[in-house]
Amino acid sequence: MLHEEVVGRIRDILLDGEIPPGARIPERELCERLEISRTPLREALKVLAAEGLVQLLPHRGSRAAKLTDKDMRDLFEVCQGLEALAGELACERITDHEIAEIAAAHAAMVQHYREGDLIQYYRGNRAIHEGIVNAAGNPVLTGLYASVTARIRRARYVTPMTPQRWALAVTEHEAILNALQRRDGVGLSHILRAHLRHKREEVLQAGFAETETSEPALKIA
Amino acid sequence: MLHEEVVGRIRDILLDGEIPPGARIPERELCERLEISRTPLREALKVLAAEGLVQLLPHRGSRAAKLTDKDMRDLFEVCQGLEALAGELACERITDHEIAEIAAAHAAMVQHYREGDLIQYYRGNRAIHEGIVNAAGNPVLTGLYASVTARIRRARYVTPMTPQRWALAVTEHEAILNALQRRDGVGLSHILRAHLRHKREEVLQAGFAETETSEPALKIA
DNA sequence: ACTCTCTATTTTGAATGCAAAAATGATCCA
DNA sequence: TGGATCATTTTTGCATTCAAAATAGAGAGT
Repeated sequence: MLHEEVVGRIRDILLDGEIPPGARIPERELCERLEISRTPLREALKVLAAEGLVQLLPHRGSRAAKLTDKDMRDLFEVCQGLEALAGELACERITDHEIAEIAAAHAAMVQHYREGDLIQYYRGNRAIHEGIVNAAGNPVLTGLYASVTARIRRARYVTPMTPQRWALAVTEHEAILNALQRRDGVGLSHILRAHLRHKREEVLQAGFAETETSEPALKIA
Repeated sequence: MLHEEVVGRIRDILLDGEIPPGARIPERELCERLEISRTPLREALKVLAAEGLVQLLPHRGSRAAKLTDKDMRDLFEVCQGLEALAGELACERITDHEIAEIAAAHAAMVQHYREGDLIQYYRGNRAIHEGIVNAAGNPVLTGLYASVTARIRRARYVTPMTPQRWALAVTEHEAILNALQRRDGVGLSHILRAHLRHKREEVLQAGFAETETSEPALKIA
């Protein structure tokens, strides 16, 4: 089995929330499940630790990284910065074809919004933002963005999507698309920052689904 | 020996240019030198591959990542974005003490500049930028910045530092410090972008020291 | 009954061993 | 002499094994 595959599969397990944040990662169990030995598993865990998804405790095993409110704030801040950068770069380089694709994703997303399909809406939302990042034509940026968004998604926060918020988000997305079509880098950068700031406010206000560690609470004296 | 230590030591070896970009990483040799077995070494290599410093070729070993001009451009773009973000955040959060430290680093750097000490000048330069990033108080940002700058430094480009360029860089640093003291986030962000753009132009114009792979050239048919 | 300590078990971290793939080079043929 | 093919050696990737550390548990002492 390829090393990369193991990393990918464990990453998925973590992103799916199958192992909740803070919970211990059962080495032996995962080995059996993936039908590999501990060597490649441990290699994968080290890589994921470098990515920030796993926390290694010397001689005490590895845990799914636990994200504090501060961590989430930090991640959103960086995400915001990366998207703003991507927006500026994308305006310089994006092709008409790529714009059309993003426009299509936007249209699909609006449709899902009208139908009230939250899951599909999120998917479309993600497609738009990833489209912009890809259009920046900078693989380094793409990689960092993927890493940061993965960690954010990991938190599996539940945003109470009020109609007002949906409407705001859709409006902002329209503005984003508009700026892209006008190739207005600075304008897009500002919109993206505002957009993400709104999203961050939602998230932090709601708090994110603090999935319990699958362990007994600490005995406090 | 701690796993982290191995990663750090190999990273240093790579950053020192001891293994030139594109060159094969001699597994056996490194094992002997670090007095470890292949297991922790390979773990470290996988981590460094995730960081982008090492390139893994299935069944063909690992090589020190080779950076193309495009890679360098991409890295500089992202570095620029991260610094701009850091500057904005730093203006909101930086303490007088931190400003004083950066001011001290700046003063020291100017002194080295006057003395023509390039090495120390670079060191001071780095201290200033790292100071700003740290002042942003965002560990996620700090981590990504460290990773990106490490890869850039890895390239060991040789910039022909003309007096004009030095003067420009020093002037820009003064402006940076000034904006920080005024807590002018937007202004600082712009200065940092311009500053890095200048630096990037130098680098790309000069080309970077394309250290030869320590291998015979490919036999071309 | 509670806690402390000492031992046994489990788990982690690293070394070694083994099979498969690639690189090397030696031989054979045109 | 040049090139191709096959055997040998080396290297890679993973499994297994082993020592050390941590955890859990039993027993003794207060």
